[in-house]
Amino acid sequence: MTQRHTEACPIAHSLNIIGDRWTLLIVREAFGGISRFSDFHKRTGIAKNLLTDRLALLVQEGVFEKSDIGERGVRYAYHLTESGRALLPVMVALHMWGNENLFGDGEEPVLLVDRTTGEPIQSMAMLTSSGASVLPENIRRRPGPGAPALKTGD
Amino acid sequence: MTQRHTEACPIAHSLNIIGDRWTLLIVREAFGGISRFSDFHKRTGIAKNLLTDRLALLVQEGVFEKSDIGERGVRYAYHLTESGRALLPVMVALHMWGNENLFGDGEEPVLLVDRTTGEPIQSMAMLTSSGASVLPENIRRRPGPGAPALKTGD
DNA sequence: AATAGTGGTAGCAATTCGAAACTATATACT
DNA sequence: AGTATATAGTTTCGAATTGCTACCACTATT
Repeated sequence: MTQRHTEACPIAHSLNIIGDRWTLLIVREAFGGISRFSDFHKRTGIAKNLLTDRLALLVQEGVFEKSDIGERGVRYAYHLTESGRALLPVMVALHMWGNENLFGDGEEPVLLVDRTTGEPIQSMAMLTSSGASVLPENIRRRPGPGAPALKTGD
Repeated sequence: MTQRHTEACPIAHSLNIIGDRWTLLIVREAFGGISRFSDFHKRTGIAKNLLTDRLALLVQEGVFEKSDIGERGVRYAYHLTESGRALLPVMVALHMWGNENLFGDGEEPVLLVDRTTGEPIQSMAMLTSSGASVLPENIRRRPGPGAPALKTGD
């Protein structure tokens, strides 16, 4: 895995980790309870050498943790870390986008529902710390505390 | 662009379109108001042949629309469609994940804020049609109306 | 001892990427 | 008219990545 994007942008950095054709499918399976190498392999169809590479990167980046479960020979389990579980909104957003924009109403192969009520998830909202919901058109990017200093000729 | 994932899963299908190292950077720029080929090229650093391919796919998939702006020679503008703008939650989720999990508190290079109040976006919530917020642990995947029929030996 | 399952490596062909050079069209400048 | 500049690509080609298939080491089962 060669690092690609070096800009100071969280999206670019995120893409260095999950920006490929397979990684989010692995994560999807992990959210579904899959934790074993061979199960990821079977359920996603990813080649084993790629799965090896991807899992190693994801472990290195703290998305998964690999544990040796001392069962019958060499056996490991890959579980999402806190950081990995924090990818849930990304997965949900992607899922909903796919349903709405690639399949369309009545054609969704998989729905997301509230386990407790059975109601389908319908939208995502962006909230400030005060709990206020922010409209898409009011979202703005702003330099953060870790923004690279502007070249000033210091 | 060869189609890769064929499973009946909205995430897999989404990844066929935006699951690569560059596409979401192009989309990011588009949200920032960029619409020209050369500007996407300059701002993201993507190779021109790849940019050509990606934009063509994105136009084909209805994420962008290409319009001929009759200005000084060959000039086109690529604008997000409704479907493209619907990627905003994906972008926001990815942005926030990167900030929290790859940079950390106080190191964020770019923050998302509410333009009207200046307050930072802090979280995303998943809502049902009734407006109820669903906790991450209560989200469940369920076969939808477009789910492929189970093999029944019909 | 032979067979099967897990978690990988190794080798290799095919595909894709990345950088640079080149093309085509139109405008602006001298 | 000739030259320079800008946009929006296309082409070329070497390098890197991907996708198979085969193989390996370890353990348990038959």
